[in-house]
Amino acid sequence: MARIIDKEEKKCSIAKASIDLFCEKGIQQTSIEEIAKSAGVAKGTVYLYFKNKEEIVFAIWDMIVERHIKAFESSITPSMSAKEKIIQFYKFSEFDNKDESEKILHLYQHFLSSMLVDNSGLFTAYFESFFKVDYDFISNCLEEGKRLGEFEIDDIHNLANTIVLVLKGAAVKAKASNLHFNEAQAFITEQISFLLENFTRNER
Amino acid sequence: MARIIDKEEKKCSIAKASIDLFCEKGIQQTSIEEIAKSAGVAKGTVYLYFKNKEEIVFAIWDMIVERHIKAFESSITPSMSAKEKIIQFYKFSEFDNKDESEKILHLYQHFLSSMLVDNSGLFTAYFESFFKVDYDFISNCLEEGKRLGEFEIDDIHNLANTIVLVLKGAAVKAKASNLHFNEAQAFITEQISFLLENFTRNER
Amino acid sequence: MARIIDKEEKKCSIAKASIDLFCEKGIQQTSIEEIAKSAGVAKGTVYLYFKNKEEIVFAIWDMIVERHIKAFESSITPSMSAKEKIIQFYKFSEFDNKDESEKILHLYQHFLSSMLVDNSGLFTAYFESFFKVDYDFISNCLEEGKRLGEFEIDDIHNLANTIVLVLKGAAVKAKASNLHFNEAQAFITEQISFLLENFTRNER
Amino acid sequence: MARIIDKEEKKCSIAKASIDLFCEKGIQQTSIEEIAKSAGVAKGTVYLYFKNKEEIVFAIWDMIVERHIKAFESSITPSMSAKEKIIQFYKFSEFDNKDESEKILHLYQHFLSSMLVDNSGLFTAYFESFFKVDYDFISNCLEEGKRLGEFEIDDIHNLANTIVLVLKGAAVKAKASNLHFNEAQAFITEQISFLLENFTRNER
DNA sequence: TATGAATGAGCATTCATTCAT
DNA sequence: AATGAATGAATGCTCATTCAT
Repeated sequence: MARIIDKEEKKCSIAKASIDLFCEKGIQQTSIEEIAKSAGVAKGTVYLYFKNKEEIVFAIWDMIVERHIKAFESSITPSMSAKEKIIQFYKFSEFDNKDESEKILHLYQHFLSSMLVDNSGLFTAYFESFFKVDYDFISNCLEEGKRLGEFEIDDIHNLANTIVLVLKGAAVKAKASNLHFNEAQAFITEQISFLLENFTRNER
Repeated sequence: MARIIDKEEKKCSIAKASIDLFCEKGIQQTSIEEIAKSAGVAKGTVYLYFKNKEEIVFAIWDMIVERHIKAFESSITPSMSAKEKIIQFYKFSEFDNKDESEKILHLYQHFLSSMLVDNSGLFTAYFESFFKVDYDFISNCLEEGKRLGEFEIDDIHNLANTIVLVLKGAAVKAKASNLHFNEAQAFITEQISFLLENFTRNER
Repeated sequence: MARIIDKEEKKCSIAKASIDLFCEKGIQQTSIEEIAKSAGVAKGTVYLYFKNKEEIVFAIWDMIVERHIKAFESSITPSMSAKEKIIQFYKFSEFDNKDESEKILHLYQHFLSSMLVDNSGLFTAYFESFFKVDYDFISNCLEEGKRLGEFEIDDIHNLANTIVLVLKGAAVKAKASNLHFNEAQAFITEQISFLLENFTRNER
Repeated sequence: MARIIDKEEKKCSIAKASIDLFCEKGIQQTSIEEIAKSAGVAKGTVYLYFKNKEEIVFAIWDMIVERHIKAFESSITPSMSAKEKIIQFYKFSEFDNKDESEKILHLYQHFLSSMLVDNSGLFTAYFESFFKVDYDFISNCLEEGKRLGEFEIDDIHNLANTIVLVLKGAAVKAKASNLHFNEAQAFITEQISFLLENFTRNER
């Protein structure tokens, strides 16, 4: 039992050692040798814990998502409106410094890039599930907002889709327009606000 | 007297020969040697017409965009509404067969992927200008639609941005969800319709 | 007849266009294309006048040597001693500016380098004849100096050889120690003076 | 536990495998692939032991120099005069067969050639230190000879320089005149004898 | 004579992965 | 479990030379 925990810990430590490298140099450009060196293990050891480079990426992303969810959950209060919750979700409050958030944005772009040329289906499958998490979260929020009278909206499905697409598009735009994380984040907030405005009940 | 050839034609023929390869294997994964073989020329000849691999990609994309614009322009009529024009723009009527449209979707995804990990700035710069063309087209349409009373809208800027982002996001989703071109296209049409609906004057 | 002169002139103009390129980038690193461009002719035209790159180098070197001989001959006077003549020979008075002399030193080093790895025998043969010119000049000077009582020397052959070797060695040293032309030139003068001193009659 | 190998030995074996190739084809003209094949390892393995091609050349030369020094030291006796020592130094007694000495002469010429067109400064730096070793050895010998009354000489510096230059010049002449190793060696001996003669005390 | 389009061999270096120890 | 030595495939680009016009 203890063994298993050790194994999981080591796996995690290798994954963590890769994050900075992936962010700075890109996934493609980071070699297993560098990862091993950075994690303080031998090259062969990396392969004891991960079948290949992709698996490391997924492990990292799992860690990032988990952290994001936790940070989000501890940042919301019952009194927040659905709109506020959605916007809070994309505030990425888990990043406490500019450098780190910048890095994760780059990592996300690299991740996206790998997915777009993925032939193995690994990235694609991973990404779709990830897509779905976003969609589910947003449509649940909208549903709740509708139930509680915040929104007046028929087509929750389409609106949730639009928001999800806007988010993906924003990551692309951030790269194309060389936006910093906080600029990209502000852009997303603006877009979501704009989108939700039309469906928000004017109750004054 | 030099050999008589049409340089532009030859350049075009090499570019065309690359398309299939890029679509099937990706830009990064396609070697110049393969391109040369596919175009029926020697490796060195490719470099007589293109300074490097990136230039081939841009030349291809220029060709595709030019064709798209022409097809669009000849497919619209003065009586079409702004909304109809926008939707028509993303119908990609220039593709007369399924295989070809599928190919171009893949190419676009590869292009996007290259841009997302671009360090040289070449892809990024190219893509941003491309981004702007879309934005300008949409905001012009919206402007015209507003002027002619089709739309009731204050914030054209934000709406145009949303539509552009949705389009980029749709290319990402198409890959993640393994959509065929026509599915992706239908998805885009649905999204745009949904978005414009809220701003369309109910004139009955 | 006129044709032949034209041909010789054109050949010369191509050779001249190469000098700067060879000096700046090295013989190996200069492409025929660059030479052609610099000479204002087409690539193929270069091959009408020179069988290959080596021939251009030889043509250049012939020009340089010819110029050197002329400059030397017009710089000596009947009253000069043999020692003065030898030193004058290696003053390279034909170079009126620092840049040019620096360039020729580099060219000489490149020439030497090509000779040292020459398999064809072209460079070697050329260089040996060049070696002989130096040897003959020096031994003639020494002979004359001996005849006129300037030198007291039995073994002219060995001394001439030593001087020639010192000159070749100086070109090597100039590269290894990163000497500028005037430093190398001063070094040569010092060495020759030192060598001849022992054989100079003390006639006061 | 890792495979047990003697890294130094393997490095040496790869270096040794390169010697013949460098001698026959030149340094520039020998590819890493050929070196690997000749050493019986894979191309990538070469890079486990050497950062680049230059390092192989330097490793080879270090081996040759070390061997030369050892052979020299075990070939001198306390009773030898300074002149005899210098001449012994350039006898290259470590070569027990003609082929090998011939090979090293070629290698030296190739090395010289690479240095003469070196842009990186690697060869130049290496060569200059090598130059200095020669100079120091000779000037020490002359110093000692002077102290012990063998030589009557004021300007040790210039004489040592001359001898060093003559040696470099001899390598150049050997190529230009297509001399075999033993001819070149005899030439050097003759030149050194001639040079030292003038400074040797006539103690009759 | 002159052109310049076409050729295609040639090459250093990186790196994911394997496997003997 | 861990190591790290070994592998060898893979690739963009240059350039001397040829030759059809």
